Amino acid sequence: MKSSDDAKMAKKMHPMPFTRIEVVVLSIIDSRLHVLLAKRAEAPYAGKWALPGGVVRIDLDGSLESAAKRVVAERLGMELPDMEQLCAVGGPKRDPRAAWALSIVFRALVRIDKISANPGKRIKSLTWCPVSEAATDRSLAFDHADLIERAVKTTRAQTNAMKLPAGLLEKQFTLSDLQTTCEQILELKLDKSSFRRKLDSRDLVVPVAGATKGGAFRPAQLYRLT
Amino acid sequence: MKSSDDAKMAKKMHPMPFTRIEVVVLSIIDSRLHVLLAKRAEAPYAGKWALPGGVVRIDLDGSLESAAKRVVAERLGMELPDMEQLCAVGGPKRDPRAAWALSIVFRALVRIDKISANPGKRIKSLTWCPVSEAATDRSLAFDHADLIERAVKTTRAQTNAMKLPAGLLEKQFTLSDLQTTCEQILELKLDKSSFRRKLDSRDLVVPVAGATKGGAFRPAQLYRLT
DNA sequence: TCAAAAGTGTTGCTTGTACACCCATGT
DNA sequence: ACATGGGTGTACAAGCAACACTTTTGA
Repeated sequence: MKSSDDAKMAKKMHPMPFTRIEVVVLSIIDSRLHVLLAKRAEAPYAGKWALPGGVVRIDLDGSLESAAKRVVAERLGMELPDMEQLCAVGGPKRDPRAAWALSIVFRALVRIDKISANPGKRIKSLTWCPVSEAATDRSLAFDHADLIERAVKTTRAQTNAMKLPAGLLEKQFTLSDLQTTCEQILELKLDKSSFRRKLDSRDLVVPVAGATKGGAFRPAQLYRLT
Repeated sequence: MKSSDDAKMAKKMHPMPFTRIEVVVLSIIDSRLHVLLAKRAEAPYAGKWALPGGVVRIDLDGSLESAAKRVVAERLGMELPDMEQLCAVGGPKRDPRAAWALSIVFRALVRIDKISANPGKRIKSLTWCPVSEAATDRSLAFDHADLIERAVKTTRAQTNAMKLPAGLLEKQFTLSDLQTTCEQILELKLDKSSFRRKLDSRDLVVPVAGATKGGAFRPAQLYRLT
């Protein structure tokens, strides 16, 4: 028994955690940050709101990132680019289905007009909920309110550090669009002049040659991410 | 079959990833950042250097953090406080023992004179390796060189952001000690005056009343973390 | 009195904030 | 012309880096 198969034996003898992906999809609706919630079709927490998520499938997934992509496709019937891994949480009490549940949490930022989410497997319906409510809503399934809170906190920190929210922007955008988006994430007003100087001192955006956009006022220069 | 047991069935039918904890223990030796490596006693990679790690045990562990604590105790025969979760990586090719391996990576900072690591289960011997070598050493087992590189990068970013490396400090320390430690993590010289102004503008340390420490020169005020 | 390290001060530059002001456009 | 949002400039404050300087100790 003191063989090089110890590890393999250990693996076979020790049951592994019930391992899932959960996805925090954030978007801006009516000037406020919202999170996408799915109404669960099945127990546990049937009828309750939860983050869209699913089991890691070792027969299908090549990595955690591709597992997240597959889960989004199955649950929401769409693709989400730029998903970012936030953290992993695990413990014996997280999910009544399993003795021990592990979740790898991803976050995506996406424009509401670019998304075409439809309730997929095991999901009765979808809704967008303001993050301020979701993060404190004790009626959410599992520990998902905590996960949402962490995701929002991380997103705000990144925006403060001038990591631009690519998923919330059009391919081309005006600097005012960009600033407004950041302000809505942070829920605070930014100074136009400061914001722009930061942008170009760090070479975060480049003007798109000759392109502008009209209204009932002066047209704005369009930019894209570098 | 369209019952509330679908999820449970899915769980039973889908094998779960081989789920492990890996620990990047960093310390400063001879003024340079080193990482603790363990020589593997068994296949795969028998005789190769790897990060200390172990399987998540759902019968023993109450959380990922306590799993990390247990793994350190088993492999190194000691306790490590302040372990921080860095990331999770997973995929089918990471570990020949399993069809799909998932690792949750933790990092610890520890004073070399406070540590009493002894080779534990499945470990032949331990060594400290300069991080600059370890991060690029293609002979390390699994993808551990990558994990080390990520851990070091994160640690440097945190130090730059003035997150003090608690584990690398005595309970009481001089400001010069603290500065030297940060310099050794970052591998660059810092300005004394700037460093100190940052410390007290952010209230990161407090002087320990009346305590000082002698040498062949002027004694220094002792401080502790807030 | 000298070396060594502690600790403080000065100067100039960079960055951030607040706010004012001009510019281009459609109505 | 004027309202509207785009875009730029200025003035002040805060922060940081480099460097010089003073202080306190044991030898």
